Amino acid sequence: MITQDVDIRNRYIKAKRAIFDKIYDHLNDRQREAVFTVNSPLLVLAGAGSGKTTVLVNRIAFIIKYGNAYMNEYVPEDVDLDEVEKLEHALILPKEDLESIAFDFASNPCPPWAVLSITFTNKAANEMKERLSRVIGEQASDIWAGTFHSVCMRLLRKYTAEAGLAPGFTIYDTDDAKKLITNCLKELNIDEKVLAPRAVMNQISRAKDQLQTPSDFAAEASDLRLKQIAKVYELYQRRLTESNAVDFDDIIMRTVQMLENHPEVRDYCQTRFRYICVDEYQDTNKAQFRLTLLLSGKYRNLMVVGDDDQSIYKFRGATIENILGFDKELPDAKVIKLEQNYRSTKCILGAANAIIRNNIGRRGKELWCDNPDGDRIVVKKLDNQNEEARYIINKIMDSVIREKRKLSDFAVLYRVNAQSNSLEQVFAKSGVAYRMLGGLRFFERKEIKDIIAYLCVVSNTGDNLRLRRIINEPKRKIGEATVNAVAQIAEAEGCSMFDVMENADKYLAISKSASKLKEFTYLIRELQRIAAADKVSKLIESTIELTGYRKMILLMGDTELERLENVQELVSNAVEYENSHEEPTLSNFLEEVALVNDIDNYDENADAVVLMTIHSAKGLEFPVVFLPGFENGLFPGIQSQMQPDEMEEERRLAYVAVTRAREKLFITHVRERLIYGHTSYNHPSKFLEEIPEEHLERDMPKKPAEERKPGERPKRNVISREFLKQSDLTANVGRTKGFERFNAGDAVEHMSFGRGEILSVKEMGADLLYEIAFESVGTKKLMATYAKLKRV
DNA sequence: ACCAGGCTTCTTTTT
DNA sequence: GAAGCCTGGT
Repeated sequence: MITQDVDIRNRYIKAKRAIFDKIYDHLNDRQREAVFTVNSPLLVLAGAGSGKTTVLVNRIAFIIKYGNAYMNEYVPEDVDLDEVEKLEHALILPKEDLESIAFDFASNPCPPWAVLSITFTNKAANEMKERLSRVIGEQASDIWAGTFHSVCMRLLRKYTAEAGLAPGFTIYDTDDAKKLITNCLKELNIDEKVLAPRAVMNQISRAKDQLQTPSDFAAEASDLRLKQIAKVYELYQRRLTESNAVDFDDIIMRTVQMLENHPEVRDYCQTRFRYICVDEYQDTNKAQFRLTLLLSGKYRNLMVVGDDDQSIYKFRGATIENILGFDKELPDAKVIKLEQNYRSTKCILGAANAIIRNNIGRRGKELWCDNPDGDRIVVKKLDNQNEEARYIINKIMDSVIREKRKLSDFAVLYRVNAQSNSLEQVFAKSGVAYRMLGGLRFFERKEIKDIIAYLCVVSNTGDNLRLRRIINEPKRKIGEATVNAVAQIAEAEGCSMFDVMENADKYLAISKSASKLKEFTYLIRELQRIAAADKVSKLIESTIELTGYRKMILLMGDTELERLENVQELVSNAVEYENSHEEPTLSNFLEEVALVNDIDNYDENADAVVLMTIHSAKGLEFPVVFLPGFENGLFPGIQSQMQPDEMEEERRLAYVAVTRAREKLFITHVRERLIYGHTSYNHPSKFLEEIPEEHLERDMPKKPAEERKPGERPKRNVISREFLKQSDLTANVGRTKGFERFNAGDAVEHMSFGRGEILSVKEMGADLLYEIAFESVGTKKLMATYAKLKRV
């Protein structure tokens, strides 16, 4: 049988596809097309809120279940009219039945371990795994899902020698890297005022993003400044290697180099990964693009998802070229645009579109939606940042009471962390439960970094930088001069500083401090014995004790006790790590510490308003969003105003900010703002002018005439008056119903802080300020209007 | 070697 | 405004 009836063939294929279309009818046409396109490079341009994670999850599940079942035109030879008609009639069956029929179409389905899914945060990776396991069950755990860095670390740990590293190598974070660069500058006798360490670090980091080695960089260095940076880069890289350490950029760059230089490793990886998906593609850099090309080199099943309009990490080396030029590099790539937004109201989307339209360097995309028009965006001008914060809290409480919203429905997104201070203070006073992300991060606290540094030296005595950090912390009377002498000897002998210290009495230059230096090495050796015999958590406790760190903190006085708590928290972290990992080792723990950050494990379920920068809000959504500080000079920032491409990045950031909101958006700006120690008088953001007036509602104070006599100054306590006036609050907590007045000594209960005792009461305008000692959270000052206290 | 007080510096920062 | 870094004195 050579010629099958063409009609039957076509009907068979059509029926098959109709069945898949129905199974995936919860997706729109474009989304479905992306799910079914599995055998070629694929670029998905996914606008904000267009369901890109849904597409990623469904596509991976589809690949594992059905392989290339949709696109292929295979028709079994024995198909006859009867069978085709059966398929055509099957369409009326429920989805579950269709799915079992669909398994017969499966064509070369992919085992889960051959799928690699790369995201930008650990949080996104976990979310991805969770959603996948809901669709395909426990198979999901075999999928490689992680960040660029975690995936590369897995490869580097496996092919350590090929990557030119020694086992147990450590990761330097940005802070470590900056310190090392400072050391290098000193060593090269370059004045820090001429070349700022920070700038050098950025430049080196950008070079690594572009896969430039120190010699590449030197070859291209045209002026004196670049030539000097090239020298620093070279020395910096040498120091890293000597310490058997990598920085964040090295993790990617070294993986790329390893894959390029070792065909056998490359072949293994290329054969292993049949399907590769990359999320947030607009924020990848050249090295990462190169990496994905290398890994997908054999099957070329590379799918990238991104939105050029949401690229906001250019300053970190992300290049929009990756997304703009993807189909140039891979000419057979299919490009699919997802332009239907499922997240926001028409009004919010209209504003977002209006803003982003002003950018020139875009791929061109216009989001639309079927959602309701929604409320207009509320724009409010306040007098200063404290009033701005109070206004936000008022609006939140108002909405909680009137619309029965949860506190976790609200997000306050700001441009710079410096704005967070005043916001936090007002929130803390108000008693409204809030959570702030991205302030001082746990692993960036000094005491935590110190203990980690001890662990790093225990794990890798070659780690000179960490050794320098802790050699005299707590004080051991080992001064800078001695440390530098040790470093010089180590350099001359070609060994580590630790090695020199162990044989300190052999070197004349440091003989005076020999006993102190050796004592330190005994301490590390002792900790190594503990590390070999016991769990990580036990090692940390021993470290705190034996190094004298605990004693040191206790001697610093009561104000520093928090440090001890933090250090204890690190022990808890380690216990948690031991419980959740099958093979808990010290070096794996250290890797996790270096690669995981606070935002990854913040508790989403807590009912609290969330405060964070717009950058960290990327990928998140909230029913109600507040955008304080929409002012020229702050957003867009003062330094972007002159440079068009910086301005475009700011505009993309504004676009990201606006599109985080599902239902309601509040934009505020103030007359005078105290920031960085200076008061500035900013005009409303130019981005605000770009939003058509039809989408906006100016929130003007509606003042009945009798409220304020001419010439009378407005009362200081603007919040509670405005608050009481504009909301139905009076019925709930307002004075008319006489919310109970408490006195010092009363025992009370607060909705989020629990039980406490009133310490003092102070009149504040129309309101009362209570100072309350809570049993669990300590003493706080709360305004009576917000505190919602109950007598107990 | 250590400490205290004065100086600068300050975008954003998934890793 | 606050943190971190350098400098100079002990």
